Amino acid sequence: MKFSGEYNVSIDLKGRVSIPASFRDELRQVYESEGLVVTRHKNGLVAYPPSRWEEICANVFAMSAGPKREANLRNRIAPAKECSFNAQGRIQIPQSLREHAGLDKDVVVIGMFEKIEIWSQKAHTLIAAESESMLDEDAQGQADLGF
Amino acid sequence: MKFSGEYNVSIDLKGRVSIPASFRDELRQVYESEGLVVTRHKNGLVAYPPSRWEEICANVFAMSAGPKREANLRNRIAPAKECSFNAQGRIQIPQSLREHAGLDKDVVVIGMFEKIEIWSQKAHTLIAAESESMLDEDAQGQADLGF
DNA sequence: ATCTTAGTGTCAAATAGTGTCAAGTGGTGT
DNA sequence: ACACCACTTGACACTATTTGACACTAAGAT
Repeated sequence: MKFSGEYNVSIDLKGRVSIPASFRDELRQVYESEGLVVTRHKNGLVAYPPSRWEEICANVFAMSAGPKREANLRNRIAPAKECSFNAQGRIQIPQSLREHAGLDKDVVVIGMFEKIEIWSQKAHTLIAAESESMLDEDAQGQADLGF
Repeated sequence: MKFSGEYNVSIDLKGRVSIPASFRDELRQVYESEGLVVTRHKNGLVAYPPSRWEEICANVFAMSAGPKREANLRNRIAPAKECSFNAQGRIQIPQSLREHAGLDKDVVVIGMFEKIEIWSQKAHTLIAAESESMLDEDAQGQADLGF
């Protein structure tokens, strides 16, 4: 089934984000996990099932030394935090990640197949509008894809 | 036969939209499906028979990595949700999609051959007026088409 | 040592979604 | 024009999910 769908959720006064029940079900059934690894991604956050995260880490570790490897370690691997669900299906997101993504009250959680994106509503509205105008400008391309 | 016709339908207090019986018949007979995949499309929504949706997804996945592929994933594929009919022929549309399309009470459902468009009445009135003036300005083109 | 701040666990209220019934509506054929 | 039928709509009860709140713990600051 994979993660999919877009959800508007809210963050509680201590910085916990509700993860939609459908994602939690998927995670439990397919990935046998009760948590997510959250890290930085553009102006927002991504969350991976722990088993997927292990693979990603392994790939990065296997890179040959150099600035690209450094950058991945610094900006993706290092800030990552494994967060587990509480009884209400919320995960506590570390302060530094919340700040990075500008999360305050309204948050958008998006299923992207093997990963889950987490944006502040503001940032998401922006990026979605950008994407939308890109698609609008290419009516032919969209038609070719079958849309 | 393909989907065709324009219908004014209403949305119930829990966000369910009635899909006209003729569309459901077509769907059952031609596509052997009891549901639709609904996603964002301009200021409204589109719905595809699941088998068509699979093809579209495959096309998008096959694109080479880049902003256009990203945009399609983010704005079309990720927010999509498969919705199945209840006993009254209604589909439950997820909140985020309802908000995107501004669906509240009065909704317009339009058969577009291989897909079905879903608009708020307000948005539909607007886009229809725009389209109309575009056609008006091109009397020759219309005549050439045989209209 | 005490105060403040961040994080945790949990409860209960609020909200959203599902299934189903029955009344309304509109179209069809006679 | 009427009766009939199929379809659409509004309503309600029920369940699941999400949210806000509060008390409590741990850690760091004064």
